[in-house]
Amino acid sequence: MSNTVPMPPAAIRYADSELSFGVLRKSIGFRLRRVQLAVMAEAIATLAPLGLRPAQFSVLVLIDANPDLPQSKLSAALGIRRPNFVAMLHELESRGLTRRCISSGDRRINTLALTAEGQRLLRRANELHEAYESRLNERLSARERADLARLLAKLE
Amino acid sequence: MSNTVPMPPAAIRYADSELSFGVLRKSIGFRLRRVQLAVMAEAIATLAPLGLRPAQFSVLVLIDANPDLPQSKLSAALGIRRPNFVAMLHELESRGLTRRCISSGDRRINTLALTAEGQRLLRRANELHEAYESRLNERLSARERADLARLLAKLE
DNA sequence: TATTGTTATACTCTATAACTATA
DNA sequence: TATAGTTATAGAGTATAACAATA
Repeated sequence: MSNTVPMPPAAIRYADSELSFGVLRKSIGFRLRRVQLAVMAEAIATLAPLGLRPAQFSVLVLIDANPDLPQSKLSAALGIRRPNFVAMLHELESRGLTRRCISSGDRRINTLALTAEGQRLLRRANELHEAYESRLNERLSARERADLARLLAKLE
Repeated sequence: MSNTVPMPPAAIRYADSELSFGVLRKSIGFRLRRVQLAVMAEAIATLAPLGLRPAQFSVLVLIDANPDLPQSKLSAALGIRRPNFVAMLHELESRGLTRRCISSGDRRINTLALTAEGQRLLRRANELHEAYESRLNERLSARERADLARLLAKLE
């Protein structure tokens, strides 16, 4: 009879390994989120020694790659709302990494640039970021890297 | 001479399309984040008609898939800190979707279950989620879907 | 009238310390 | 003493409305 074989206590039945994720197991959205969180945690740890968060790093990269970039173009490109971007820029500026200049053509526009110190910090951050990407890429072959980039582009 | 060909004003030079993402263009971490945000936005919109956010949906799925699951096992499985999970559960419970029962074996443990109404809502949510996943999968072939799942698993 | 940058503000998510009740 | 659930709280991140300066 079944009552001669008692269920083990819940705490033992549900060791982490034997838990079911149901329909989430095959969900692209769910898997994508889990991977992104794991990868992001590595990015945060990678840049932390420089006192940079990933979002700040991306701002420095885009300022460096696009001379005299208007502030609103940058925030739009990174999907940051204008009001939220003001505080971000203020922090970078107060650390002496970036500069805002009123555009000579249109006095409503702030164009952005890196200071010499901002350029130095970005060089160091680029080295850390390169090593971080290499660590991610080590888990994939060259072919897999290209495949992943292509597949991600199809979903975006 | 170069000064006979003046630069166009910044606002025109930096139309969104011609902006450079520098080293971020090939960054797996950066691309993964962008795609995840886009896909997550669709998930939020998909479940919104039921008043469910993706995180709440995942909680309902795991409670349904794991009978008498202890509360802390569930929060750990989803990467939600125990203190933050309390408020989440409280909201689901106040909406009559979930139930907490003190475990008979260990009175410190809350085991979780769906109410009849929680089961009904989950059925509807599963339909919406299925359609959402189908929309994502439409952008990929069967082969590409399998490849993506495999590549994401390698990065996690 | 429209746009850029800004302020103020609020809501969600996430993180930690410390309490309680049980074991 | 250790663990599960809880409370309180603080910090990011993100969202909108409204204002000043400029076009």
